[in-house]
Amino acid sequence: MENLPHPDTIIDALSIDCVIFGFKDGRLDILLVKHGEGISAGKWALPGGWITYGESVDDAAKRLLNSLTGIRDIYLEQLKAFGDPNRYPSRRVVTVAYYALVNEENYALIPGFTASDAQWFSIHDLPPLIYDHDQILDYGYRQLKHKVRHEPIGFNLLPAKFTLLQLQELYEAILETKLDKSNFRRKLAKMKLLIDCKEKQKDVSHRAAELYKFDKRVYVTLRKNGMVFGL
Amino acid sequence: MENLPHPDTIIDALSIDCVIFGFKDGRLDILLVKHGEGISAGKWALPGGWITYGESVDDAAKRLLNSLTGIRDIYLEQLKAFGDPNRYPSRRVVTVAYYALVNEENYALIPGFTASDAQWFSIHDLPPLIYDHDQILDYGYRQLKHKVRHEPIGFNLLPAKFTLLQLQELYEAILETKLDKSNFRRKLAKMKLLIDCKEKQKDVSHRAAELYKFDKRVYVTLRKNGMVFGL
DNA sequence: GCAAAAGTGTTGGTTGTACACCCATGG
DNA sequence: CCATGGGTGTACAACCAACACTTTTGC
Repeated sequence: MENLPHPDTIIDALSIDCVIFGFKDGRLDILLVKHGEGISAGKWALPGGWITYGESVDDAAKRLLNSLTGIRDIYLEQLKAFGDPNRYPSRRVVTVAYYALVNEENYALIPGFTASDAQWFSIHDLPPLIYDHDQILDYGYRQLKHKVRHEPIGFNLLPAKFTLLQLQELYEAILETKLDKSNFRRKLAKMKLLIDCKEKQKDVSHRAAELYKFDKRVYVTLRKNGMVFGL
Repeated sequence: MENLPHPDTIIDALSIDCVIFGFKDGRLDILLVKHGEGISAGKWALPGGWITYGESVDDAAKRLLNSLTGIRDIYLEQLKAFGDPNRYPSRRVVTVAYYALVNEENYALIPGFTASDAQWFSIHDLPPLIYDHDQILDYGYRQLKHKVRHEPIGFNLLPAKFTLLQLQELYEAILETKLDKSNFRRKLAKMKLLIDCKEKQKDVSHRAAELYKFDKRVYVTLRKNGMVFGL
């Protein structure tokens, strides 16, 4: 047997970066952290960091996101590895990017570990980012737009009970387009993805909308088998 | 400036593996190499190897595929990074997997570098593979099935001029299903992807079929914007 | 003429799209 | 009574799946 590195030691050529999308008040947001130390102290970046020898890459992504921002127990999906030899300034580092969708209201942001701050930013109004993080973010956003048309989303972005307009606004925010109300509803009705809660909105200054929730079984099936959400 | 590793030195925690799909006589194949040295000598594996400090991960994939099998100048797409801490036996190695589709007839396989052999295998009749290569291959095959329904394929898998039946058989081989001839043709006609070569098949013991080629512009557009190929 | 593949049509049901319309509620 | 969003209906075009049919060629 070789002399293995200690499980807590980091792999120096590999890192993680997370593109976390949030949704609130019809706006699509991105979660960024401000580096509190290291070569990028004071600058905004995607939450990320180093992988240790003892953990899987997927686990490292969850650990880092949690320790930097407080967000936990979410479904992180791998995006892509970015492997340009000059992407990191001082040495060779390949980064594995992840992405996820979360409902901002479900998490209090708690900056920690090497992050001095953690904030949501509108995707249309971002500060300058370190290294190639703008490219990673861009790639993630394109991926999200694509994903939205082939898999159901919203489970993690919306409150447990939501109105059809909220769901429509989510799609409109992601796809940067307007959708037809009636056709949007028909499409959803057809895939039987939603369950009517038999409960209405409260405290709104217009007719109260019916509340819906996702049918978890249908959701999982559609996610696995794929679907087509025309425009 | 730090003391950087020599550009030709390998990154020891990172590797590449390639899932190369080939098509011939209506059969979907996978390209494998037999390791000629190292801890897996004599065993079959996906073509892959180590990344150096001086090259991008994408470039490493191309270089390794070429030096192991002779295949060059193909479009390799990143599949995913596999990062389980125990996937590699003797130490911690994360691998970045790539995949590509090629026409077997366009390449003579030339085993080289650390490979003592390189062969096409039917995807339904594979030898045992090292490490987690069967999982990587599986993931790649699922990805291919998905891709086929949302992007045009065939450019690299078929001869420059081909018949509609050949194209249909390619789809049938990948999707493991039978398709309706007339409906298949109508679908293709609608997307204006094919150009009629005004030229017929020769030396066949049945009515000669018209030959077609891809319209490169439409092909690229469809690949970029996506499409839907219903069943 | 038969086998094998090429290639064309037909038909009915399903979707998608655009748009118009009525309903409920708070201010 | 009107602004705001909730919610429904219709009508035309496009599309899809299944299946039957005709054509061409070599043996």
